Amino acid sequence: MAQSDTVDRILDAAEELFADRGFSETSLRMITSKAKVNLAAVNYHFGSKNALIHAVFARFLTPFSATLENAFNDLEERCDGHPPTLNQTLWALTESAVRMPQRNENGISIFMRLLGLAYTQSQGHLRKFLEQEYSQPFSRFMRLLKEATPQLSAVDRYWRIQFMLGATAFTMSSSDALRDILQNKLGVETTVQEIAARLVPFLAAGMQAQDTMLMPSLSEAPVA
Amino acid sequence: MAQSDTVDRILDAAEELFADRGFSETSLRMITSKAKVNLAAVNYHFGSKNALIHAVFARFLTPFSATLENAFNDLEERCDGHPPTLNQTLWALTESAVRMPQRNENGISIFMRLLGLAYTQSQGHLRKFLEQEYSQPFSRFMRLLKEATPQLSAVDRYWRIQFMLGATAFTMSSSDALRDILQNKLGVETTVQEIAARLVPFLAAGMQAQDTMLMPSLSEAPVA
DNA sequence: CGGTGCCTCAAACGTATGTTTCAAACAGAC
DNA sequence: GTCTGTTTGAAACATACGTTTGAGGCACCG
Repeated sequence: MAQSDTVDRILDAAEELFADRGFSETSLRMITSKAKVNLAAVNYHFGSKNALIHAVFARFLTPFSATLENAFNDLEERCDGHPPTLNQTLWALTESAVRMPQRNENGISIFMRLLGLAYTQSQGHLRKFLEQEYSQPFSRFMRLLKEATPQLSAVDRYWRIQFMLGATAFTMSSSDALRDILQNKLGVETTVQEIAARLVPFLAAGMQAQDTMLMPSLSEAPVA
Repeated sequence: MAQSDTVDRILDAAEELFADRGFSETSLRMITSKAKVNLAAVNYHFGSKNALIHAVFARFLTPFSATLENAFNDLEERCDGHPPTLNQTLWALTESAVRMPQRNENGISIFMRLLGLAYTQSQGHLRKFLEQEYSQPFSRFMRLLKEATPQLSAVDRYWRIQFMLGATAFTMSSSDALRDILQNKLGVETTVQEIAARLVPFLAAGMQAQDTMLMPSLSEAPVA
């Protein structure tokens, strides 16, 4: 076989199992037996379980962040001078994710699940790894968001970005299960692309909502 | 001391540790040593670690779902006949959560984190438990959402509800960390109530976004 | 053919986990 | 005080985990 088929088989199996069950809940023995590989191979090729987790992310994120940089370059070039709109920025990100070359038909959805888990599970080492390896495209995205929403205060913008991240990471992190439910309840098939097409308008509308609207005062309502 | 102080001390410690670190990452030994209680007490009083997790949720969710039912009753009564608006429905939920009697100052935020984790971590037993114990208020909330957004197709509404859940669960599930970051970066203090006050308009706007807007065709754009 | 580097394998190591055990301490009733 | 049922305590149990070990295989080069 190719020069290290084992490495890829481990990465494939790990990616899928991590996405299904989380990091702590996935043991090396599950991974190696799914990959049909010896247990010791993980520590031989990657050094540790944490390093394997990093490798799973790097395999996707490194080409993705390159694609994303290009998309942002194109976008800013097309807009020469004035800042891209919120919709343009969100679509640049979405398209970059959706059109990444994929190893299999569920590539994006699996990876979205992993990104959601990375944010949610406490895994300190992972957050540190992602921050120091991929801070550049992330900061650039944040800058574009800021320029696209000059009407928001810094605090409002901060929280709305968190809400966007949440809606995205959460939806994608359980999108297989959600798709199944949808298919059972409504008999509709849904692709990741279609979910993204529904998500982006939702995010854009939320991001641009009028300032804190009619909010019933918490203090004067009767206690239950 | 009271008739089983041990039980409450275990629940308090477990609640906090689970929220901080997740379920699998929190061992019974951490819980019992934080609660200053013997290790065997957990299995004596609760039967198993999973049952302890259920008890942590039940302690909050049972009174909360009663409060929520009352809030929905009040709301529908006030609206006699016509369905409550989206904003009213979201606020009824938010207020019920925010004004629940709390054991300590971080009560809600801790519990929101737990709910987020419940959805995110795979923990099949937990999802099953929550579904069969608290399906009634959940279904009612879904019905209210449906009546408040008659303009949406069933599929659109389904996905937008997922986006709302995601933004909420995700934000709340890391809200302490986010609050810390915000304080460091912008020097602003934020309470759960204030986060909710920012979240609801975001959700309402996203929920009522105009139908799928200008979406650059995925097929004609240049490949990166 | 002999040797050198890379890789695989089965087995074991040490540690941490959830759970069980059983004796001791305790509280309340008679 | 003595008995009874409930709760606590220290210790052990079995199991699963991540990691390490060292012998063996296999390909390549001289």
